[in-house]
Amino acid sequence: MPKRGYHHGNLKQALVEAALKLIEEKGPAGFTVAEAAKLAGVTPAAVYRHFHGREALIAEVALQGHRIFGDLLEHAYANGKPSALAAFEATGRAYLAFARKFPGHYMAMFESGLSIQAHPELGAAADRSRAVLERAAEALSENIPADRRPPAAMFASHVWAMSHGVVELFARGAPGAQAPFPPEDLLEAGIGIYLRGLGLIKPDD
Amino acid sequence: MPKRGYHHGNLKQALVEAALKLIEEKGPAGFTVAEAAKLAGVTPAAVYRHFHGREALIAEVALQGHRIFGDLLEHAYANGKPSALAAFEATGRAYLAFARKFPGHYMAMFESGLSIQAHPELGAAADRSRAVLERAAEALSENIPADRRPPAAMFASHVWAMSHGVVELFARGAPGAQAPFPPEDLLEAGIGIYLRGLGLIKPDD
DNA sequence: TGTACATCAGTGAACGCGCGTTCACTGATGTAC
DNA sequence: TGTACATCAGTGAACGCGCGTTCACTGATGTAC
Repeated sequence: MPKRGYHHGNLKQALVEAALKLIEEKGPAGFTVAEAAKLAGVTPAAVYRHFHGREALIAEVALQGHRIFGDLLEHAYANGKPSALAAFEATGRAYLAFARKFPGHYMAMFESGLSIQAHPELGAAADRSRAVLERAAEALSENIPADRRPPAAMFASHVWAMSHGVVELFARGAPGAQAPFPPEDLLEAGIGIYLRGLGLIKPDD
Repeated sequence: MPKRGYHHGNLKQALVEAALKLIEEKGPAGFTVAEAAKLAGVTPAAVYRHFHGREALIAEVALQGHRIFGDLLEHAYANGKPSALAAFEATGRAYLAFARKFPGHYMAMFESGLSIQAHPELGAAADRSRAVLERAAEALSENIPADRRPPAAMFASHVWAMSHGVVELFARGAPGAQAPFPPEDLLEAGIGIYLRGLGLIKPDD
């Protein structure tokens, strides 16, 4: 608890964490600079020593989120190897795990409406995550007969889309009331069926 | 253009349409009562003759959206029959078509953070849409051997999730920069592969 | 080790703004006789 | 058909609030000699 009077020590990260907490609680739209500052035990003006403004703070949260997300996917992928199939499935699961474990980051990344143009670092960080997913898809696709092999980027997108959809629709208090199934099971089953459709899982397995 | 002086004529609906336009432009968070009133050519206070407040206006937009959405799904389903497969695929396509054609409604429904508890009519309207999807799934599932038939509600959820994910990630300016594929193609292919995985499309088709 | 000084990271007060909402009001419309 | 009156759907001014941001400032820290 190194709150040594006048100087905070590591205010920048403290503000990021305060923002994170607030975003979790009220969403990216409900988050305010003043509250984040208060939560970090500091005057609102102090925020401007470390960020250009409100949006820059949210962008930093999103950026850290993308980094964590990328790492998580990477580890999942690496641990899933050497089986391409297991590696691919692991990355799918990692998606949901991330959304669950880092809801604030997730919201800042996907629900804050940050413009990618205005924050190029974000785009770069997001590309990295996507690259992991695509690498996993690429490895998998070598098991598909070449003549009926869809582009790896395409089925990476499919898995990403289904994962995202499950998170948004069923893993939160969202619109469809409560989930009809545990989101993890739903996603697992969905990806399983999808992979069977690709001919990567035997029909009787 | 029945703008007859003092009395507006149909202000309620005019406000809904103004809200729609604003939500399309700046998202549900950027929408304000004052601007909607201005756009409808009316004083902010007039809004309160028709709605309890800001949230009630958004809720009305979302409600109308759910109705349109339900109708659209229903028509798609009916037109797709008698083939259960065609009907199911048609409802999937209708999802994306709705998101494209009614972006304001879509955002109000799925991205505004409206609490279902606070607006039970919304829950009911959403249930109706889901019911269509589940009916389509139910019909389809009769073609699957009973012993390996997943619950219809489950694969309705899968299709819903993938559709929603495609919309959020690839059909808007969203996080992953621009789409690697046209969203319609992406979704069509994704659902195709998924249905093959269910054994509903022959592997060589 | 001690002092002078530059730099840094905060404070505190203030700003202008636009928001959602309220209130007493008034002009327009519709109805009863 | 004409008048009196109730109801309705707007106005316009005002409110209190919290926001993001700025500014001149000051206390704390670190460095040079």
